[in-house]
Amino acid sequence: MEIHTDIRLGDCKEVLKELPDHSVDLIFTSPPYADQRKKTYGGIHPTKYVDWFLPISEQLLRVLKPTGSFVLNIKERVVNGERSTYVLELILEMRKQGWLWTEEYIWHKKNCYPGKWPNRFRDAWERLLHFTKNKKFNMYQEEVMVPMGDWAKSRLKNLSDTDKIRDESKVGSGFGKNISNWIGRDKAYPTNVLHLATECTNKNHSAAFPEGLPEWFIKLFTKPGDTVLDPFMGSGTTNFVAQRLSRNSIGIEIKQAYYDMVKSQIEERKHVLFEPKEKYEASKINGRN
Amino acid sequence: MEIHTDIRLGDCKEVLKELPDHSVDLIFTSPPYADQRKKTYGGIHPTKYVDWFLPISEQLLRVLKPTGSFVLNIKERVVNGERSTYVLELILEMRKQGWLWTEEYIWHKKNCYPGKWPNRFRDAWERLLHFTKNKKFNMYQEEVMVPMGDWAKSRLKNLSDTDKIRDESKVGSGFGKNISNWIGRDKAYPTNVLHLATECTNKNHSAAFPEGLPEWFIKLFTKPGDTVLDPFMGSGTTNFVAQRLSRNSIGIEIKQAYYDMVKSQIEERKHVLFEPKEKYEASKINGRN
DNA sequence: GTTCCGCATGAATCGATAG
DNA sequence: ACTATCGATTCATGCGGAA
Repeated sequence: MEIHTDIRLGDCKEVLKELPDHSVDLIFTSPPYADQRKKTYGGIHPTKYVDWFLPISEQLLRVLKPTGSFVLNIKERVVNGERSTYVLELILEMRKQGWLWTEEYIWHKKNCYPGKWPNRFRDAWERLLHFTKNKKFNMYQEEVMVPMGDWAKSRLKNLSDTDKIRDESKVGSGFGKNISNWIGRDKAYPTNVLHLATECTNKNHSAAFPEGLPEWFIKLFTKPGDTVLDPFMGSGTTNFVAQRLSRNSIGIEIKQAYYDMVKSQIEERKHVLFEPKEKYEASKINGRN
Repeated sequence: MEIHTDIRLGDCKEVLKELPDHSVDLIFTSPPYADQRKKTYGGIHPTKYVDWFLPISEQLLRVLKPTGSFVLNIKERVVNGERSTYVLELILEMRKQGWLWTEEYIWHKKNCYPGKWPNRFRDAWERLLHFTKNKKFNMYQEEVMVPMGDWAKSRLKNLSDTDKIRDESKVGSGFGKNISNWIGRDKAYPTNVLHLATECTNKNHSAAFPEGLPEWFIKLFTKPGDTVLDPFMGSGTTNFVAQRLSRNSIGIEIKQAYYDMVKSQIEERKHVLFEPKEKYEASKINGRN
């Protein structure tokens, strides 16, 4: 399968207009968070955040396929000792735009930033807002199943005892649990709480998320050959993972330096992918409990 | 120290008016979720939820001390395949009322409800919204530091390879990769993600949260002799924990049956508290990663 | 006295059927 | 068309009883 990784330079609000309607299966991105200090990367003032984002989400709504998903990694900052409300307002406004707020996944960061404050603890979680265009959309749940808990393991071990008998008796009565569904199963479906560590290796980008994060959603909402879009590419994590998982991808980045860096690395990896793939084994992610 | 547990029967919207201004140090409650428990409370329609709650939160704002905290356990439910937005709207409206949305803690439920659906996974988390009246408020962080129990100490003594490698295989173990960080430390500050199981033992109340939940916040935001309020008492978990931790408490309940049940049990426990307290050792809560 | 195993059940959600 | 009810699905936990 020929996989295309399309990296573009520019403001996504404008670059997105180049993309055709209904051409993307998954949008996974972590936009610049709101910040009072404008020095940092892409800092947008909290009070302007919603107005800044809505024209972009409007384009995203256009390019996404009807069966596609938009996963937005975001967390509101603390301003004057209080959580900002721009994320809440953004959800409400995006619904008016036509988005469905289908679910909110939680990324529980195992190793969050250290620090101590008198009025709060360390922030160990971020939101992964799942928006769709329709109530029905593509979701490949089996791709992200996780090992089952101890209870089921021990139960499956002794499946030959009472469960077997009950299975037979079930034929006539129609009562009892459908044990046959469990036979041979050692995996369970995850929950909407993801549990993985932040990336220690800084990729010269202030907001790099671990590869496990886009990997989980790419597996869940796309199949090989589909197209993934990250309008705030940054260090290109989403695109690298998409490439590794044989998904086409588009990355848009406004900073020349990041654009150049990702552009060159994408070319490198394209060659490596013709070699044995063992080294690219998926990083572990624990999406359960 | 003489501790009073004041259980009142009635609609909290009205009963709260009997309480004096600035008389409560912590409000911890879990109101009926929208349209969730018709049989028990009559159920509030999602579209009416904010209007129903605001008169109550206005009273809560009045009775809370300037240094106090209000912790609201809530989670929006799915309606027509989409998450309801009433919690978001409630936060925005409560801020207009004068509340500060200081923080949002996450309760990560270890054992969430089972089930399988084509468009979502099991919901394994709930919100614990932390509101205050001022930027400065009472917070006793040391009281909820995660201690190194004997179990953990013995475990650290012989760090096996599996412990060093262990990352996510064991559910809720509380020990991740960085187990070496624990060596030489007695305690660690938790994060804003709480990690405990729902109570399986039926307390004749359909929405009982585990004791560890109010316990954590009572320890964090009050000291012995302070006053805790639960305007939606239900089975009285908040009040029982407050009593056990030597905090005064007020519980308001609209249903006669729950009121009677809690009333009698509070009396029973009052006597028992004069006996040795070993049996009341705090249930464990894992507030760190 | 431990450990192990069986069992009920929980702030759920979807889709089909019925009124 | 819109609401109400019901069956099917699914798994971690804690208890009690057994080994």
